[in-house]
Amino acid sequence: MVKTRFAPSPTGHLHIGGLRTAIFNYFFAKANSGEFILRIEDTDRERSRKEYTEAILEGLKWCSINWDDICYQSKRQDIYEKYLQELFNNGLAYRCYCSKERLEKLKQEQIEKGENPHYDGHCRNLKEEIKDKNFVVRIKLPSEDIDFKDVVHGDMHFSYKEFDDFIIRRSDGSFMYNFTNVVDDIECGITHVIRGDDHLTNTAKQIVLYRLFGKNEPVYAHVPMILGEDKTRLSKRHGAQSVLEYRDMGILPDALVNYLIRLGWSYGDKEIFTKDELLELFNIENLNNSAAVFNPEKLLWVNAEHIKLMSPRKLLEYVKPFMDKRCFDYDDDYLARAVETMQPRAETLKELASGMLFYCTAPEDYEQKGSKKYLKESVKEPLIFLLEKLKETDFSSEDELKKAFEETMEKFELKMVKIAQPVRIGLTGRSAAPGIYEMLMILGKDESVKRIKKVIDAIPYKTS
RNA sequence: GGCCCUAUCGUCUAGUGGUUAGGACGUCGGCCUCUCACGCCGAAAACAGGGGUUCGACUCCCCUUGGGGCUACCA
Repeated sequence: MVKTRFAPSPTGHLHIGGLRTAIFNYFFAKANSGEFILRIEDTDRERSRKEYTEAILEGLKWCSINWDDICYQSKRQDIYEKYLQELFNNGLAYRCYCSKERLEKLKQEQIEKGENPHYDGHCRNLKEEIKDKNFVVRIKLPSEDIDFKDVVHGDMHFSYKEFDDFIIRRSDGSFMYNFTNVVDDIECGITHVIRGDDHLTNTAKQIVLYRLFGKNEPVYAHVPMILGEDKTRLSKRHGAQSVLEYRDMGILPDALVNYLIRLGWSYGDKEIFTKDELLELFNIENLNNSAAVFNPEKLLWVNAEHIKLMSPRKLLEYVKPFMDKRCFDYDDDYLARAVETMQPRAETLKELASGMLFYCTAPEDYEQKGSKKYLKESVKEPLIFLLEKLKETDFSSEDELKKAFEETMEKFELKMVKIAQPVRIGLTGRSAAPGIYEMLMILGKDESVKRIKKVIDAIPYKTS
């Protein structure tokens, strides 16, 4: 069975790069009826924070990236000790008592000589344990080159000379990333490791560990990284990084997932994917192999597409956090109808929420530009006529509203725009809004009449 | 510096030796129209450079250049 994992370290918020890795792992597992595990890599006691773990879980939950199981490395110390013991028993690891000062000096000397910094194996063959002296544990790096196959990059080759007897356990007793990562993947039976290609070098080191343990490594897929607009690594200065920031911006989780998965992966010409489609279609064969630039504009477009795709009722739930409190005086049926008229007109939930506010509260003032252009004395009489006509209808169908408009147009020989725009301004305060009939239908007769009356009063009489 | 990855329109990408190099975002036109959107139609826009291999290279190989990553008692 396919088993994947997402292994973030809680040293910061969940950012979009991390989320993308989680997405790849999640959809690959699920598309293959496998399991997806979440593993919090909190072995760095200095930098790991509980609040970050919570933020990561919150971000994943928001995107519906559901894990089948979760574990924390900080609670698995005994397992690591067990595996370490195995290494000791087989003479594959050793205690190193070298001071940081000696190591630093060694490094400097090597650099001066033009060599690449390497641990010199000073403690490698020490026979005796030294009591009461701090030590780290290093592995005995085998003198064998490391070859492996990566799903996206093909055959990989590293010379063992590139590495040294790297540390797997710190002097404070905690274990290091490459070690815990491998032990946990072995313990959990991870079959596929999908992660950023910034880990390519780590993978070589980790494969050394697999060999030391006599285990076969999983299938690797190193996905290209996401870059900022200037093609440098994504960071604070590229704007929003945290997944939760996108939520607060009014991005739909399905849209973020859709956008992110298409960055580095494609499925023919298809751009918009629902979660169900991804659950079925995602594969690692179509993974791309070069870094991609994050493009906020396309994200917005994808978001708009998902807004249009969603049922008004479901969308309403996502819009609610952005809605003005005055809207909560209305029931969901009413609000869902209002949302529906805004669906083709919003790129974000925030925009949608502000665009539908007029359904819940009458405009306090009228947009200046539109008023000047459309609220002219010449339409005052036609509007009064229209109002009377509207009063005679019961607002039960768009057709009868249309009839009232048509009669007005005919009688005064006016184009639709001449009367629709003043009405629109009266209804919403703006000159850009949903269709006139749908707005009237939703607002209802009483409210519509009230607002139209008010806008008629706002039109000045000619000073004749 | 060393090692590794990488290179098609501004951006995301399709392409696996023979294509008018396709799609999408964005941009610019137009249509639709009660406004704004949506939608529809159309345009401009790319194979980093140089060598090979081959009858033939965007596709394969090498070099250069550019970009990214790793090189911690971080993950």
